[in-house]
Amino acid sequence: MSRQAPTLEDVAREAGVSRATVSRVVNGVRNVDPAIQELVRQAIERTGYAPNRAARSLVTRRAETVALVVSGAGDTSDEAQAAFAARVFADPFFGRVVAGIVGRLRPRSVHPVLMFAESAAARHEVVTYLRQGRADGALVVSSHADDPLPALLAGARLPAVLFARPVRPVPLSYVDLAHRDGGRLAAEHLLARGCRRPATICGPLAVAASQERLAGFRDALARRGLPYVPVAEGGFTLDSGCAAMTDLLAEHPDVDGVFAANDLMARGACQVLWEHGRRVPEDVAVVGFDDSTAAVTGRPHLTTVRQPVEDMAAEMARLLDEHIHGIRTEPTSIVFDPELVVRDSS
Amino acid sequence: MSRQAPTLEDVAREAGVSRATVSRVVNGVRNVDPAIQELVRQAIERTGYAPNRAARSLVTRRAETVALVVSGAGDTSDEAQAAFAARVFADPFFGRVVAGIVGRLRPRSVHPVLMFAESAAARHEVVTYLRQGRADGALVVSSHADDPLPALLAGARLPAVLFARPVRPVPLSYVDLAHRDGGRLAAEHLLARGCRRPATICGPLAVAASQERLAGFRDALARRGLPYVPVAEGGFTLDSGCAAMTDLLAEHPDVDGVFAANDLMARGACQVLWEHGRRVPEDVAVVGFDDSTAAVTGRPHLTTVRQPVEDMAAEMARLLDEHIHGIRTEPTSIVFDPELVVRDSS
DNA sequence: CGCACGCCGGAGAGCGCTCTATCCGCGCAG
DNA sequence: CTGCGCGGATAGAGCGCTCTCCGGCGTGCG
Repeated sequence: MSRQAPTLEDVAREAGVSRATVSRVVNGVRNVDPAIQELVRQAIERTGYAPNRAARSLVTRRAETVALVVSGAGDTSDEAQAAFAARVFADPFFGRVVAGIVGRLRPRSVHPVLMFAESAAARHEVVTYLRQGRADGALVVSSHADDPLPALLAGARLPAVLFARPVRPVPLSYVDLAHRDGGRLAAEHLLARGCRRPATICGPLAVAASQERLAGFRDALARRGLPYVPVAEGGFTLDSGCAAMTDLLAEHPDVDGVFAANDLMARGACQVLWEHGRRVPEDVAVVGFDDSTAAVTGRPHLTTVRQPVEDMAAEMARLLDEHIHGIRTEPTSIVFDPELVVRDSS
Repeated sequence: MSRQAPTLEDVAREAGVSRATVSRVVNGVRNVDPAIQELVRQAIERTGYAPNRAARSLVTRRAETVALVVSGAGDTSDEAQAAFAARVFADPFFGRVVAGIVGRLRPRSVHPVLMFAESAAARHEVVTYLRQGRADGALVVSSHADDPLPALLAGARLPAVLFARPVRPVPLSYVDLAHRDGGRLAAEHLLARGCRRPATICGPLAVAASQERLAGFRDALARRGLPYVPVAEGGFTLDSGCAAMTDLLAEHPDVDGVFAANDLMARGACQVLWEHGRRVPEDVAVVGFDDSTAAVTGRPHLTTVRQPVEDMAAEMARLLDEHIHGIRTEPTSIVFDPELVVRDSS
């Protein structure tokens, strides 16, 4: 920029008042004579004043920014990190998280700083970033169960909220879904539709959510006299869903219902089923999970167990806000209920 | 946090030197006696010092942060904004942009602030954000041709780099792809494979890139004696690709080659083709565009015109860096060349 | 009529850092 | 022995803002 940006001082001089008064009207604090308010407002307009945030942050000790951290486990190389970023966004799930967070943050004019933490160095950088006061807290979405970041954050007493309960207990708030109930919902729906030989494509068993969904599905089936359920493990991707369905079909050609642990895999299953001449839902009913965009992209539209990701993400933002402002001091957990959405695939 | 964070002063006292000396070793500047350097380093270690960024920014007049802005045109309502965010991330394209940017930014320890700007208010907020010094510049990805943000940014003389050339000239640097060459590549490949009745599913004609790809495709065909090419317009989504292919097939059942303006639509085309009993690539050859994850997710793997999005995004970051630091003052354009990637769909 | 109190604006002290100007001590030339 | 240059550390002046005091004035009540 060519000329210096105008400061409070400049505006004050222009309006013929003191710096403090201008600051007061800018921040809408205390009673300032309406006439003077107007005077100041005009001076701001004329000078084109924009308050310097660094200066404000310095005294308020607040960045008015939060970090949105996508973290993994292990210690990925630098090259693999770009791939990690691409992979994360390939899943429609993450877009919904962002949408939910942004939806809550934007009315407050705060914008998230995007950080990826899948190496020890990157995790350390997240902690440093927060300790430097560049962000007031962190919203953490882990892609792996044994992510070390939450413990790091808690250890440094930095405000943070997690998506999903961490495997080892950490004194941090989190939001989660009653995954087990979701699995149950899918099972009951399949049963109600008359399925007698249901199978399931579960998610990676290293992920707690996958285990829970599977357990809920099995439990409900067992309670209704179906002790054995064919299971194929997928990786939450379309291709893994295809592969799992192919295996399932090879071993159990008479399957008449499939519960996939996410919509992407359900899509894969539909494709494979179709290629093998099975009609969905007439011959085989398919139920997905998440109710992501994948559920209504392509045919048939999927019956699925809805996970209110946007609401959950918004709730994370709300919780973090409370922690940052000291309104809430104790870690809290908020568990959302899944909901069955019936469409064309079952 | 319970106790105050340690400051430079604290470290200086601990090390028995002055504040300035500590600052020098922290910033690795000028000659400091190695013995004292070590002393200071230990003091930093002991106190657990992390420099306050607000204070530093205040004097350096630099945030060491850039804004990553996804902008649209028009004036979307607040509710629609969350949907906008979700939609943006639904396209694998954007994940690659983020990956490319993060890949370049992270080695410098800078992390992007994510902003969406699809309403006048949101656009204004982006400008304010930068004017407040919260970010040093903006990386802008527009989803619409007539996005007003670039002009706003240029008008405020804020450093910014665009993805794709803006329709109306704006004195800002940008990176782009030779879309026309991409269309030509697809045409020549289809011709070389022996296609005699090629058709195309173009992108939204409101987007300059769509027009260019289409023009390149047509030109190449015309030059080889094929003046007429059936065209169906899609919206860069899977479903729109399905619809377009359905139309194309209805009017031109003898089509033997399809060029879709992105991979998602190519996928949709493959699906529809398959459902109509046409084999890909035996009966109909399909060529996509982008070489996104969609190209290798699902069968068949798509032949596609590669757009090096990650490299382009990294280049944006590099250009912005140069503008911010005054190394580069004049707007520059960098145009990348597309590349044909032959896989199974043709 | 005097006093206390409430309301509103101003003065000024920092917030934690960088960076310039300065100072100190030492070695060496005059 | 003095003066000078220079490497190396320090002192201190801000950067632009917030916020606590404080003072002045108007008002209501005793």
